[in-house]
Amino acid sequence: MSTPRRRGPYAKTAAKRQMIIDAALAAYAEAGTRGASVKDIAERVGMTDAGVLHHFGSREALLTAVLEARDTALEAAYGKKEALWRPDMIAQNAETPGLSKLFLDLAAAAAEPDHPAHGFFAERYRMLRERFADAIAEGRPPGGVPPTADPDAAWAARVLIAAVDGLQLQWLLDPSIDLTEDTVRLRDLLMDALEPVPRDPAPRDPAPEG
Amino acid sequence: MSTPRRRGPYAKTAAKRQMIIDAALAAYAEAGTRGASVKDIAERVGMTDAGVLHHFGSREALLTAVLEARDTALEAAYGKKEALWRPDMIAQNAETPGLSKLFLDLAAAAAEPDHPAHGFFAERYRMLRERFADAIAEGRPPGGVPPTADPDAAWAARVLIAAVDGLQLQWLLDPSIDLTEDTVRLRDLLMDALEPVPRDPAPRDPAPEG
DNA sequence: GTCTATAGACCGATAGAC
DNA sequence: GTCTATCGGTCTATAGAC
Repeated sequence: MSTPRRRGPYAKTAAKRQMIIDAALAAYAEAGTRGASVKDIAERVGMTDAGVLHHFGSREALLTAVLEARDTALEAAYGKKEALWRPDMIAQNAETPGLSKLFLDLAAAAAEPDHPAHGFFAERYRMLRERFADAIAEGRPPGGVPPTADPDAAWAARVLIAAVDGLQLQWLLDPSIDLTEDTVRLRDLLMDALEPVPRDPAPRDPAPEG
Repeated sequence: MSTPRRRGPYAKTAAKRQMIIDAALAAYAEAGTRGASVKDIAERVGMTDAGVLHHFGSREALLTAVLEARDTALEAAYGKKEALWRPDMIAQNAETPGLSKLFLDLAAAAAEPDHPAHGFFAERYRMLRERFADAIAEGRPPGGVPPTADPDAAWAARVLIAAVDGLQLQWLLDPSIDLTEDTVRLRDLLMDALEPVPRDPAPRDPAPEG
């Protein structure tokens, strides 16, 4: 999966970028936003703050890269469709120490229309809603035929994604909450509600494409 | 409602505090976090930043006061139980221009355990969950007998509150989402799910305490 | 290409004068 | 109660060393 050495400078740069990304997440996990200034992150990899900014341009761009790297790693490990759907993935994504906090901070900031990460988050949620809606419309996790434009499934997708985010906030404020259990229960309720009588064979109607 | 003049200095201070609170919300609504520095807010009321901080101690305390004032005003206008329950209240609270953004920013920051507003938010959510759980357990909005410690109602309360918060984030990123409609639909689904067969008289079993 | 050193702008917070 | 002045800290931009 990893390509430790390619053409000279590139490999070095990519490795350094990854080191900085890891350091940023570690800083966030250990000390939160205030302990994750560019200077703090730079010290973890033995550089100056200006050196770090040479690779990412700005603090916000660096933090966005952390989230992008996380999404990419999850998709590579579990597949694009399943990565954000399975209960253990929901938990892993949420309970990685600093990640929930970083996500929440950055999402709040990016809600501003002219924030540099606004596009990243808007697109991420658009894509998430699409994938969730497809999976919900099919009635089961893995993907097959996309019955897009199902308004009920679209609603369920919005609500389920929203609940995952909101529960993360409550969990950060009160860690006694069981994030995964609450989420899975809602997912199951939504899927049942959208398929009221799935186990009724229904004698063949003259359906098109039947 | 208002007490324009009490004992000399007090009334003046309270009025000034309210002016600053209003200015802070207006600044947030018009220009977001970056346009709501202490200095920006101070200029709106014809003061310097130090003058504003004299009244609130810190920027975070000022912003927390904005949210507290909002909660207090809603409760005074609609009653404690109903204020956070009625669909139009959900919408009003969420769609007041800068309020959603301010709430999200501050909640994200306050998720840090040592943040000055951490206690305020932790307590606010504890109280919200309690009220929602009571209302859900009763099966209808206004309050009566609190059948507390109903784990199903507690779960529904967590999930509904989480969805409201998460939908606000999605709405900020994509204003085409109908916050109120999505929320009410989930509320109704949850209440139906927790009262599976409410209209079944069920001939009296020898239930304990029955 | 990679990184350091330096300097500027802004912010929140504090101390002391009026 | 409010202002001026100032401090420490953060992000950003630029010049230049390696």
